[in-house]
Amino acid sequence: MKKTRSKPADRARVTLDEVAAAARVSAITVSRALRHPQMVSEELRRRIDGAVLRLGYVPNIAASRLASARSHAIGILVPTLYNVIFSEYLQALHEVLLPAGYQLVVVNSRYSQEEEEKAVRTLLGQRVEAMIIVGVNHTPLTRRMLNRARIPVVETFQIAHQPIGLNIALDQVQAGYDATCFLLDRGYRRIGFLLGQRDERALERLAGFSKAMAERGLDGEQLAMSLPCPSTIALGAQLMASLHERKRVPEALFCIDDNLALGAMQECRRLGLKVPEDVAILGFHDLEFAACASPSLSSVATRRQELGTLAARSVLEMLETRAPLRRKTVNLGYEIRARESTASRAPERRQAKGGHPRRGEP
Amino acid sequence: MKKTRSKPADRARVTLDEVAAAARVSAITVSRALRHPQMVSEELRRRIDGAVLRLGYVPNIAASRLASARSHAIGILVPTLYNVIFSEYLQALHEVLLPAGYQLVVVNSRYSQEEEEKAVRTLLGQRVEAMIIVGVNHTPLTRRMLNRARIPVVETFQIAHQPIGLNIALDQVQAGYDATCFLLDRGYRRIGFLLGQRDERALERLAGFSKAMAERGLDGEQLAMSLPCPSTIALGAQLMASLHERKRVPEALFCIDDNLALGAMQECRRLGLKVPEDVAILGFHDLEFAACASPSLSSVATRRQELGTLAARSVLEMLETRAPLRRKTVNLGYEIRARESTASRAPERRQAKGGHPRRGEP
DNA sequence: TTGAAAGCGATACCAA
DNA sequence: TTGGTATCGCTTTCAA
Repeated sequence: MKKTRSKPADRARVTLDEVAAAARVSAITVSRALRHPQMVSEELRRRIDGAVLRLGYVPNIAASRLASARSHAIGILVPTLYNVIFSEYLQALHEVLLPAGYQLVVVNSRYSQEEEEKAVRTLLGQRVEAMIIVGVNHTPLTRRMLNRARIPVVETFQIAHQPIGLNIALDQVQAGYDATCFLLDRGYRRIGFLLGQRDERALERLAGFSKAMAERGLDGEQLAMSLPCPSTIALGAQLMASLHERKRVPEALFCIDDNLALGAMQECRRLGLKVPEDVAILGFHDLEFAACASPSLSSVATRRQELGTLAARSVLEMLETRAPLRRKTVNLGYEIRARESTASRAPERRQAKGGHPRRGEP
Repeated sequence: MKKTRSKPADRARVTLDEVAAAARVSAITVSRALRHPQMVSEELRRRIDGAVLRLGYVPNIAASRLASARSHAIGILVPTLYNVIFSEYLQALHEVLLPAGYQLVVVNSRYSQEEEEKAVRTLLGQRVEAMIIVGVNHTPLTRRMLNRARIPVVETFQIAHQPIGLNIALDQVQAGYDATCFLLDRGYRRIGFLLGQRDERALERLAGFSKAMAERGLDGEQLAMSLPCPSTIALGAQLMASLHERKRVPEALFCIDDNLALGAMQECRRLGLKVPEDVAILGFHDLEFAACASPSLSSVATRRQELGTLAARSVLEMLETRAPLRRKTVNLGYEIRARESTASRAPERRQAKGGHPRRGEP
């Protein structure tokens, strides 16, 4: 055994060659025995398995990746791990991609395009075979790197005007617009908008809100209230308290997500404001607690899991067929779920379009 | 350029050699220019940087890892990504380890020791330089692999009786015990226990609960109620509803975490039960919404962030010094936060020990 | 400061 | 079915 470049931990690391020596076969046979057992005779397989166990052999993935030029890794980019939305989405990705033999490399861009750029560089350095990204706005360099990489790329959660590869999303602007119309239709006029950090998706929903308000001659921007924090129940309570202090409690509140909405509802109770009589509240995403809140929380249901499942399946397909995309964009839509927190204020003037189960068109 | 083993995507991949050729220097100089710029003259550095940009070079990490025998990766094992507790913890790990130049490889064991074993194998195959694991119960093979790997290992969240390496935790049994005593001291006798899946930490807290109840001659196990689901607000509501249906609503409820507690509180409101008059409710972890719930939720505050920060810092230290551990276990303790949801039932018989700010002893 | 040569540990290709 | 040998792309070692 030659050892020109011995490292301190050398003793601890067992290599394929050592296993091969112990089993009295060649290295390549050991490699095959581990990856395609049926290609190796039972006799040798037994000897090899024994040696592997005895020596405690663990294959070196770096070597394998280098030699095979395949990483079996898929890069996943999310803006934060601190939001259930993305946990559910990740879960779905896991469930499809792990059984297919891929490893996920999850990176958190912390809502920053610069961090995203660094992350993309790192992931490409790892030679990920595909990339699934939350969001559609990237730095020019990020776009260039992704285009150059010639790997399947899926952008999710927002409609991309210029998709890099495939785009699986819901129309956030339209959702914000429809949700606002839903409140307007129920007779609310002074409608506030609560949000935490102004990330891409929040801004799109806000744009939809402003558009709907503007169409009725109402000023939307004026009534938006935000703090640059993760949108949590506590933040919702805080924002509501702040509205109350400034005596600017509106007739209805459209919250950027159900966390803010629930926090706002809690604070209302504390302040002696009744929901929906004094303030109606509408959330977003229809998180698991919305239906069982008290009063139950109206919300816009989104399909995060399906989004993840579909993104993952598409990647697998693209990886297999290498065929050009049949379509660039898949619009998964959403659905407004009317519950107690937004009971109609005045007798309705128009039919509620069957509970507004509106879906973005595919 | 020889190409005995050409791969389809070959054209797309720029190598160090190609950059070197383009910059008219040797490969090793390019390598140095990228990793230790100050070791290369400014002239060459400029030429190299230009070539890198022009060719869109992205280093192949597998090759780098193989050649340097260093992965710069740290393995992180969590039971789920679906719980804020672990999101906060991960966030803390990120914040310490990324700036130190390490990459995190996060694997989700889904509360299964078998999946954990697979994950450990994968991580060791990636030659992670250290490992940070939630939990202390592993399969024998997992333990063996970890011991053999001769890398820093940190087990977190629970006290380990036989730590593999370092152990940073809070005493879950004691916390369950103390929390139960807190309720008993406030005059509650029929105390129920709500939990979701019976994972290691939940079972330890339950054990503490049972012990405290048994000491007063009360039967704890009898009053525990669980469903094998992630512990969410919705589950809390469901469990509470189920207690009510069976007419087994107790005087107080100790919930495995604040999610269940909040869900139970919501359901109480729906059922017309007053908190704390009809049922007192105590949560665990003191999540961000506990203090702003209405009524505010009593809880046992744990220090997840510090746990992560400390684990990460310890790993860095172990990686640097390679010195034997000065101590095997760090007990971070916890603190009971009494709020409205557990107001005293009867006039108190003993002093509440200053609000029970009890911390496990270090 | 720069470079030549020799691996790192696995797999692909081809031959036996 | 099994094995020999040439790589994969980068870094280490040593020398200039």
